[in-house]
Amino acid sequence: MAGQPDAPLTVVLADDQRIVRDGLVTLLGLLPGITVVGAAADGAAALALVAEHAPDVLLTDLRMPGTDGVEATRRVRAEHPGTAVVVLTTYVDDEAVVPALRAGAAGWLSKDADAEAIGRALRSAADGQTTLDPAALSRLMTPAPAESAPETPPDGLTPREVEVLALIAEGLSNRQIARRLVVGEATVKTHVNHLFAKAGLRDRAQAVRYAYRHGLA
Amino acid sequence: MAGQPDAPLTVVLADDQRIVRDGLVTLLGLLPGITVVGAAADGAAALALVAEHAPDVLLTDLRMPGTDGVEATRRVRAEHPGTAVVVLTTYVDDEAVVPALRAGAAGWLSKDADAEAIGRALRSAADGQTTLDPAALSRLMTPAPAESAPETPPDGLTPREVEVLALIAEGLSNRQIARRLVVGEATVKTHVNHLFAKAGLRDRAQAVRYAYRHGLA
DNA sequence: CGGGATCTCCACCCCGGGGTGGAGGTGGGC
DNA sequence: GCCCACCTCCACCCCGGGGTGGAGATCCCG
Repeated sequence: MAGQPDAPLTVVLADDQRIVRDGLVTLLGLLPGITVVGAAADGAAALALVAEHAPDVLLTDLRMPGTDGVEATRRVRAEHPGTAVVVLTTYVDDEAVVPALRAGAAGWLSKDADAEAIGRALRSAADGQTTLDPAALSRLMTPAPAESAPETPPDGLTPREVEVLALIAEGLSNRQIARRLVVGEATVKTHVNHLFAKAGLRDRAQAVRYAYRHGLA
Repeated sequence: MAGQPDAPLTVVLADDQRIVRDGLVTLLGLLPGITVVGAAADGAAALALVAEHAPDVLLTDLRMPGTDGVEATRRVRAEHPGTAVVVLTTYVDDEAVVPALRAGAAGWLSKDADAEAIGRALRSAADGQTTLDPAALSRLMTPAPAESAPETPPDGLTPREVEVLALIAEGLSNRQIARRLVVGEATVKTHVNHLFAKAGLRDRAQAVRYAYRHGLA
């Protein structure tokens, strides 16, 4: 099962930056058992090279002109299941981590990584395992707090208004909220109107959305 | 930066099964640049060995008598930050994936993996990167559906109804949805009524809640 | 071919939600 | 003591949302 440490691993590169491309060709070529069989400057060219050489692994950047890295990953995995994909990116803590992995990437590394580490990731990817940069891993484990979730509503909502908002998010009507809080329905309507004005909401549907996005539900 | 391919990597093992332990000692010992400096049969013994040898990596099983793998991982990472932890388990698709990684594990591999793959994971872990078995990765990407979230709405919603529901969850009015979908407002109302009936919803607020809880927003 | 599911649209009714402009009571801070 | 923030409640208006009961057009499947 590919046990020989010198089993030649074929690799295609994709990166729109010339220096990165050339650097990788040189550095990876120095590693024993790794052969760079092609280098492309955009996603489309990478796909062509993969189709031509059927490499073990495609090592690709994310940001590229035309077909981007995620799309390229998806297509490679769909059309050439024998080729694994490893993403090498400048921005390690990118929101594209999850999409890329869903698209079938078997690795996410920083351009800060040394050639050895990249080589290991390539071998692991060809072997089925996935290698992740720590920042990418933490992205995976904290499923993206959307844009902001300071855990307290940013607008100047009073405690009572937050309480009412949470009940709205549970799908309760004004009457139900009134009973729950043991106040009059008119009072609830007042709170509702106030919090709508403060948070810039038009109706309860938007309020529920707002509550979920701010972690109040 | 640890560039020499033969930099000796010190490893402590922990596994309660004698054969696995002995097998690993032998197989890993054969790999160039890896030195097994100790092997323990339970978590407590592993901790003692880590304290004694300060190895680069602890390779541990999860199910062990006494201190289990997750707890051992947590304590190693807390008390010996210089020692990385890689989990090697029989049950790849285990619910402990997330806890283990949260506890600081830098790898999750199957006992089916070959020695080479394990060696690579050990090196990657010492280097800061995380190596995951595909099954473990998929665990990470589907963040435990809590109680239920089969990713497609369980009720018999038609594609169009799901679409409308998603737009409701964005806080749009019927009129806005109509324009967005390029249909009449009456049509939207029909879809809304149908999906409310199917999903057991009373109003849009509950619909937004429903959408969020089923991952449609 | 006939039937069922889906998408499209209409008219009509009703009520709850949202907006406005009040008012009284409490408490804390200046 | 005064003011302000907050919570409480009221009356009134209006509209959009939700419910009912249709109907025609496709499309696919048996």
